Amino acid sequence: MVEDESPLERERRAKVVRIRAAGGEPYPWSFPGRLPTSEVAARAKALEPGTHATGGDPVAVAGRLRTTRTHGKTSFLDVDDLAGSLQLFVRVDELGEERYQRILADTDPGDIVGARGVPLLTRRGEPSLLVHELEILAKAIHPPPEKFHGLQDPEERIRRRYVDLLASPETRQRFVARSLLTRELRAFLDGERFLEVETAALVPTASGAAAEPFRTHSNYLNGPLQLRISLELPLKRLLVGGLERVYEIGHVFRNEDLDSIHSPEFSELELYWAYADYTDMRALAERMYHRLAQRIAELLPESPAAREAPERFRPPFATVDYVTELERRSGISDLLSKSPEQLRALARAAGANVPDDSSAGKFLDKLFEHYVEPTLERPTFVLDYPALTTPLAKRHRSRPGLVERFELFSQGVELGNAYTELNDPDEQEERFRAQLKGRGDDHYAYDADFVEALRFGMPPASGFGLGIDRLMMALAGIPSIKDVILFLPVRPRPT
RNA sequence: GGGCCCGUAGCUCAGUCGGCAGAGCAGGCGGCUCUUAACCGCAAGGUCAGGGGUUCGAAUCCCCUCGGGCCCGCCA
Repeated sequence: MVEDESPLERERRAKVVRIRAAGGEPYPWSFPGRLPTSEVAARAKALEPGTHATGGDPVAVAGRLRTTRTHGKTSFLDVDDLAGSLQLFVRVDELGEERYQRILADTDPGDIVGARGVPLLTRRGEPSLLVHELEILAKAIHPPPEKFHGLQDPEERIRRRYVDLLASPETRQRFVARSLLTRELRAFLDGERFLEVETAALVPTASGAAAEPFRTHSNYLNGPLQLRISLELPLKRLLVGGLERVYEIGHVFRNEDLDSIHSPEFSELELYWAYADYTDMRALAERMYHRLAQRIAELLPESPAAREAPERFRPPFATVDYVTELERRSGISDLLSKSPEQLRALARAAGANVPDDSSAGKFLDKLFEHYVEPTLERPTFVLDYPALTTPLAKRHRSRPGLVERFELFSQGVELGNAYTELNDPDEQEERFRAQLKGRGDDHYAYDADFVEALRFGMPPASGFGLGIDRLMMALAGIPSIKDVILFLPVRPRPT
């Protein structure tokens, strides 16, 4: 392994040896009492330029050394932590010749260091720490990416996200923002008296959506299991059980390709609300998106898209009717009276590559994707889908052939999906059976135990599902899902 | 799965018509007590993704393989 190292890495290993030989420890156990760099910078800014704090206790910062500027007997070292960055002012006058030279000789960009000293504002007005002591907290053997351009190679940014993170404050802030956005989402739902639950990711048969599952094997069961493709059916069982308002945030898995808006493993939120319908849910969704938009604007003030999010997601959102809008955009009339063969021909004419044995619902979806979705630029609710497309939603109370469903689109991308939930067990059983007859690749797996659960009585309810990754993309204006997921599936690196 | 493009030093990138493998950053040595992409000087650093072919000669042209990006197709 040592043979594979670059000259730079050999040089750094030599420093490790040298530090130990001098009685030092390049990987110490702790560094107590540090403050965020932002805190020390704030104290420094309160000083007159060219002065440092006098009296009072010394302060400490710790973080990754980014760069060193040496001017003979004075040096400037920039240290990054999660809060920001601070310049360390290192001077032979404070440290003595021997310690000063040793610090410069032993440290490299990329090292984790800790420094103690007093706040100082330079003559040029740069907040700094006048260093009394500096120690290496973790010696880096690999050099960090180039200090100005950072890590540019898109492959390396995904394979070694930690390097992307350590080299790029923007990447760090993006993922911090995502985490805090999810926290805000939980706070909102908790405030609405929803109960967070966790259901099984390993299931006998993945259902609740039309997608190819990952398949695995259980030694305990001595039989096959699948990874869930949706959270829907377990959560509705909890409504049967009386939990009334539940939500889950978790990963679902779909054995499909990765592209700029799809990942095989992604984060989903689903919530289920007893005694409410999809109109109630639409109002809740609007309030939720608006609150999250306000939060992202606070979290990413440098991002123009994030700053505009509160205005963009200000209720009420635009609405269009599914069938009306599809007929208007496509020029096709009487869509709901078309035969599956006619719909297939229309879908093919619109450029969709669909197998012959797909369901009529699939053909309709393809038409909608082609004619309507690209036009949905502003956040827009699409209302009342054909029943053919949606086997788990309740039939519309007044519009035959339709179900009570909405989806939210923004910039042509689907952000969320909600129904008034189907709770008639006999109708659910019939819809599952109709799915199986389609025999295409787009059916929902029959879940007999779920039908059994409905026979115990599920209260009228509405459910809503959305992808957390796409939520983050839409609010923060990030075009690729690869930039909002920390660790993506990657092929093994060739040896 | 199909098409197009990319892979050169640890990192960011040049490399023309096929003719000695280049720069900046980082690292080494020397200089510099308020710099901030610090600066100045010297020396060092390469499996040009991997394999094969054409050629007097290949980073450069051709073929194959691996990895990646974008677009299209598919799940959201």
